[in-house]
Amino acid sequence: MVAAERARRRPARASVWLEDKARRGGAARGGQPSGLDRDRITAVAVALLDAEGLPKFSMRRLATELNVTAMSVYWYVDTKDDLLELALDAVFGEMRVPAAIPGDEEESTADWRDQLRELAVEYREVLVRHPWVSTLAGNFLNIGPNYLEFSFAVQRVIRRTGLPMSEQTGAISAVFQFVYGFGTIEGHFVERCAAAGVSEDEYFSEAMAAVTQAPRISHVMEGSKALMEARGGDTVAEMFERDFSTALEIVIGGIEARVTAV
Amino acid sequence: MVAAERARRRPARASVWLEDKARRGGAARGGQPSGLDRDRITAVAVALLDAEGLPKFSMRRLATELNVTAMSVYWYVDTKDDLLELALDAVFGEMRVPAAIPGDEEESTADWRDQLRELAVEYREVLVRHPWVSTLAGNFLNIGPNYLEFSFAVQRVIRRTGLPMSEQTGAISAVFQFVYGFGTIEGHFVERCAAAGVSEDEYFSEAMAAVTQAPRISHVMEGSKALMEARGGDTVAEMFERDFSTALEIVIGGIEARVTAV
DNA sequence: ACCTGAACACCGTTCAAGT
DNA sequence: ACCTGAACACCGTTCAAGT
Repeated sequence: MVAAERARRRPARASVWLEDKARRGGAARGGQPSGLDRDRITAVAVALLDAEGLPKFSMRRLATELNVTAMSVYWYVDTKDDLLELALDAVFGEMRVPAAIPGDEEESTADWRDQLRELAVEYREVLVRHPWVSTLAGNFLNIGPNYLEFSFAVQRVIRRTGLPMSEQTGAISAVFQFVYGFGTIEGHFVERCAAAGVSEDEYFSEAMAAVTQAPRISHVMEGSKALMEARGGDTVAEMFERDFSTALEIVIGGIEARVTAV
Repeated sequence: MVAAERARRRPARASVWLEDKARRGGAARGGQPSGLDRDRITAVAVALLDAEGLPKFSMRRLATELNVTAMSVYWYVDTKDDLLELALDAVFGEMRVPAAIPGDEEESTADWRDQLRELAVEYREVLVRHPWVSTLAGNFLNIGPNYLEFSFAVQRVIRRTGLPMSEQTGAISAVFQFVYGFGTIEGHFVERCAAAGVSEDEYFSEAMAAVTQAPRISHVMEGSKALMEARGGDTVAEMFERDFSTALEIVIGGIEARVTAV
């Protein structure tokens, strides 16, 4: 019965990166009448996602941007999801990660703490620059080349913390799931401000006013007033900065404490 | 120009919880011919989201489930997004959180570490039980009554860590953004297994095989083989459990270290 | 007060046909 | 090899109309 159900649906590859035909290579452009290739399609998709957001992104909208009929894109890409996966990995390529140095497990003399901070900042920045990334990263398998490169860089750094191997995957979660969650919130906040056409600080105070006045919410906001104020920072940007860095230092400190305790 | 652009779009409330008409109260059913009310609509929406997932959820699909025409639902709810926000907060209501004890800031004698663990586990379980929650929680404002109750419980616990107030919001991020990210991954994994109709362990080994054989990926997987094996646990469920608890203990340890350092 | 039907402006994707 | 047009089976939402 299960087999029958699986047979009924289409192949359902779990990711573009698994057994994908990859039609055109991608380097040379202009061979085709329309100058289309995977790289250009992906680049325009990224631009469109940045400009208009994931909910408004459609194959038809993309096609008009490419001066092409909606169905031309399907020559290069099997489904919309495949294309989104390509766009996702493309922006992961923006992250600058330290390359592996073969034979040098110590990876120069850099402190693992500093390297972890740098990787966390790179990841956060991608999530904030491209708010649609968090939704996609949460829904796809994330096995594109650029994300894998990042994730192996993370593994190399964690290896040098001194944590026992059995705890290394947990430590990776503690750092990067936090960054993922934080970047998700921050990215969507920035996106909403841009969509509303107001500054972050304006949007924040308007939102606070709305929440405080809402009948079902106001009575319960009293308790967190003191917390909001103590959070520090004059601007929303400073608030984000402060929260991000204290959280990151808490996690790094937690790893250190665990290492020295052993 | 910005003002004009804002005027052109519809009011665009940022959340159902802000100035929503809330048409029918919700308690008494049967007054209406079809027995419809917000609570029933929300409950059926949750059931449908659980059963078929967010991408397949539509107002028309929901309406047929309610034995009603597609447009009837719009009497009770302004937009699909509003309904999704209601469904989101409804399942946040599944979390059991310690109630505030007025006047008792110490909140009995319970250890803040234990209380933090409990809250983290509750949140994680919601994310895994309802994989659609993470997408929605990432995209909405999360100011429904149930989520607020949870988030105030979190604030009360963090207050008792001994951290300076300026660092408390950061600590909250460290714990719950991690849980959010972790629950997102875990929830989607569980969902994919169910959709494919195989056990978690079967799905995992199939996925590992696929990834290891993929031409563009295999060469780079060598490095993480040792890590995967050292991670421990015979089953996927044990792996998740192990990673979650070591990560959580790292963060809790990080908070402790920061408190005693002050 | 509550519900329906028809309609509008969209979707992703298939398929046969063009060059 | 690459691109198009028409078509299918859907969407969310508006609006005028019913009871």
